[in-house]
Amino acid sequence: MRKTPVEKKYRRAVVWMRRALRVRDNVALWHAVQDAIEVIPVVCLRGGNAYQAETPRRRYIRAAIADLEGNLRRLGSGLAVRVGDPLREIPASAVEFEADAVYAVNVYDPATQRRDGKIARALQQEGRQLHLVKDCVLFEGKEIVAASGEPYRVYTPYRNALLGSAQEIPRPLPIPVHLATPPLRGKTVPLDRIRGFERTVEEGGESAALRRLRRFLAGPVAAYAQERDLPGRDGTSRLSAPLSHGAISVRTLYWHTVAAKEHAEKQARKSIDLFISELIWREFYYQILANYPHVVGGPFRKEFASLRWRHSGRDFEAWTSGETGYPIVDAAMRQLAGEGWMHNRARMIVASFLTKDLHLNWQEGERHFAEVLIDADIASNNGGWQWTAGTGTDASPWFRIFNPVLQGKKFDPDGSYVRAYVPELRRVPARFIHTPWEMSADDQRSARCVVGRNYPSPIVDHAVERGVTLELYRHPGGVATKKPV
DNA sequence: TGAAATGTTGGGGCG
DNA sequence: ACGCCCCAACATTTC
Repeated sequence: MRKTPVEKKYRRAVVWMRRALRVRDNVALWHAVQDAIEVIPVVCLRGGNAYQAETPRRRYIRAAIADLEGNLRRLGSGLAVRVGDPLREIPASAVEFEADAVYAVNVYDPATQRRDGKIARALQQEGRQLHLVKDCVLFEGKEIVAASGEPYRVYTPYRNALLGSAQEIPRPLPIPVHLATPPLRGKTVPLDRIRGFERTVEEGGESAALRRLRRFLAGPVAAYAQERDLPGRDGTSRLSAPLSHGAISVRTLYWHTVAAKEHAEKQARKSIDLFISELIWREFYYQILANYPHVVGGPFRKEFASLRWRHSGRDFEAWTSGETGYPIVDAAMRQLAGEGWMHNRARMIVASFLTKDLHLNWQEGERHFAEVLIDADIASNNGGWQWTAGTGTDASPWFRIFNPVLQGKKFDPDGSYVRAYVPELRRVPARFIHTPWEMSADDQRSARCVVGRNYPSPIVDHAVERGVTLELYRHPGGVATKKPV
């Protein structure tokens, strides 16, 4: 009953597991298994020493890779770990492993695409193929476009087109039953020899992501509509990190969620639709990135290219370290610094604060998020920042300016989010938690929080800076001036 | 996936 | 009893 090797296209293939740290529904792995007799999964880590630094992002990647190694082992496969620049390591591993082809996930940002082109050429020179497969999105490129053939630039029609498309939304692939992998001894670095991996890593990656998804769909998703906007509660799926690293696939997420909808009450179905809408926001921004790659370098809407941003290392530093004097902003930025994750509502608030209260370029915020967030994903990160800055597709109108006090009162009414991340404010009564500077001297003493000493005074006056922003955006080309008298 | 400014309405206090 | 004012509550417009 054994298939004869003759049916296979290749004798041996490397599967580069970038942004696909899983064995279930792994398109590159699946195709490699179809096409080659033997497959060798490879991960490539940049800079060996970097991975011993204890940032949440690196911890997560280590955990996900350790989990991946275990899952592969159960399928009879090893995992080859390469340390260095993929531009060198991927062609080199193909040579060392004598692979006829390399399979990997297609990515959509211009810089990585250029690098992939170089890798493809390097492989080709030795007569090897690079196969890039669609994996991290439901639809890529121009698969979903308007009748005119133009890509969508507005979310709602895009979502309607995606959900109403004649093309079937791709379903998860089965898990390969068995992987034929030759022994890797001597040709790869054992995981536990790589600095940082020698410690026992916390749970992460594919196994944890699946558990998290099941738990979320079994209960919390039903209240998603009400809970997801409250950063003090655990009302979101928290699957952004596994999704961005490919520890879980978007197809698995989508179809498991659709299945949960089948037997849900009416209210819960609305919540589930909202959750699916969030997945489609991600699709939307991937599609924007692929079709309008200039968004990575600046505003989607060119008329805002001439906006004059301030430069202030001090204000930027106050923002990143959570010392702005606005409790909801500081809580969010400290959550980010500590956990490598920030609640989505809070992301909007801090982004509005950076761009419209501090008048700092949204691209500075984008870069910071990209460095610190575990779930950093170029399409969503860029899309989100451009949305807030008002420079993007289907963006928030530029005159929509979040008031950090009102946002705090509205979405963290009891101050539980603030208290969780800003210990100085823990004893401040709820009615002052978002405006501690309004406390009397007595109140400040009894809350053990003297504003200006234990907790910063607001570094800017929101009402004033709002006015400045309106003026700045009104004349994007010109220098900000006061209104003529 | 705002917020502030401005406009309108209606109830209650009051002379 | 009535008009007037105040202002909260809500609606609309503007940024």
